[in-house]
Amino acid sequence: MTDPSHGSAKPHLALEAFLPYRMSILSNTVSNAIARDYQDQFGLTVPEWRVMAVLGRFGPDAATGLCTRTAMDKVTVSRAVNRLNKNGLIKRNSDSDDRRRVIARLTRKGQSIHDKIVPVALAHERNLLGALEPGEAATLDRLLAKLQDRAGKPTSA
Amino acid sequence: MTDPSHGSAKPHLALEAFLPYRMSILSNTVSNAIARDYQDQFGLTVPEWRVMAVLGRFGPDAATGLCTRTAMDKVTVSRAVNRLNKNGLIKRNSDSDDRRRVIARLTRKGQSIHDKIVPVALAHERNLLGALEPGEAATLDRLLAKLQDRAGKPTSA
DNA sequence: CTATTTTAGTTTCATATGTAACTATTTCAA
DNA sequence: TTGAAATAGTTACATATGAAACTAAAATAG
Repeated sequence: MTDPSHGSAKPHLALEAFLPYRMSILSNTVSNAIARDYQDQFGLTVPEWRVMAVLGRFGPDAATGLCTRTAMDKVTVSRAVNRLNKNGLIKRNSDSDDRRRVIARLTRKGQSIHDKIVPVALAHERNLLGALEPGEAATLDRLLAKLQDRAGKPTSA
Repeated sequence: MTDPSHGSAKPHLALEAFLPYRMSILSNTVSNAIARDYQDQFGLTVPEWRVMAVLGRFGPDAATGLCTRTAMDKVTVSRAVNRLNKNGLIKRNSDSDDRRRVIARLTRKGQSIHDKIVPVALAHERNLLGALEPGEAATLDRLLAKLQDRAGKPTSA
């Protein structure tokens, strides 16, 4: 009984057991570990890498699509795209059907870097999932999906 | 089979299924929802609230302890502590045993705000866990612990 | 058609963040 | 002792971030 709150004298929050906090720590630990790899080697930021991953997976796309698929702010995407372009990892073409749109696609150089990072990222994921028993990964998958679904909605409660 | 990578032609990463990415999205969604509450009402940043939560749970503490318990950078903690102090939510006393140390403690005002935020934070957590079946929360707990344990260690693999 | 509204993307601004350098104090070894 | 090394915390700098304002183009109402 290290928890001084029983009896409800003063309410407090056991940060170390608080789910949102634990998810935040875990997520940051993992993300930083992966990010270090591609930052050190290729000078990419997290948003830049995410944009590249989406382009590598779904092919050329406009900023709006990149926003949706990366779940990042449009300002963040805009800057990532600009910097990738400046560094020659992507090429930008304005869409002839809608000249507001700017379609980004990986250049050969960008694709090559992408192809080097993907296995490293997947190795990180595999390493992480290696901590779980065979069935647990699927369970985690299901739980995360449920939580994400709930988290999207207003707190109602 | 929407995954074009089979046959291992071009490697790619299904961002939407990539564990580190999903954890990041989920964590941010949840954190932002909670943060909005105490930012709007009390003008607190995330680091500030974390410091307050630790002080509320464990009592007065020096910056080093706050770093450990919040898992935040010492610069981040230093700034949070300074701003909380300036706004009268905590008081700082230098430790007479070790004059490098600065012990922070909640003021009455700080404690009062803390006590208002805790129930809101816990309600968020309850709402989130409400998405899971009875036993699943415990499972999640266990899986997160395993993952965090693994994530702490170098990628080895 | 023309005027209004909407949408795509960029720029501005104010704030947040981490690394590295720094100050002050304490610890430890010789 | 006392001088080197370690530790607590702050400051400086460079970069990152998002909200809001903005520009340009397309969609839509009248």
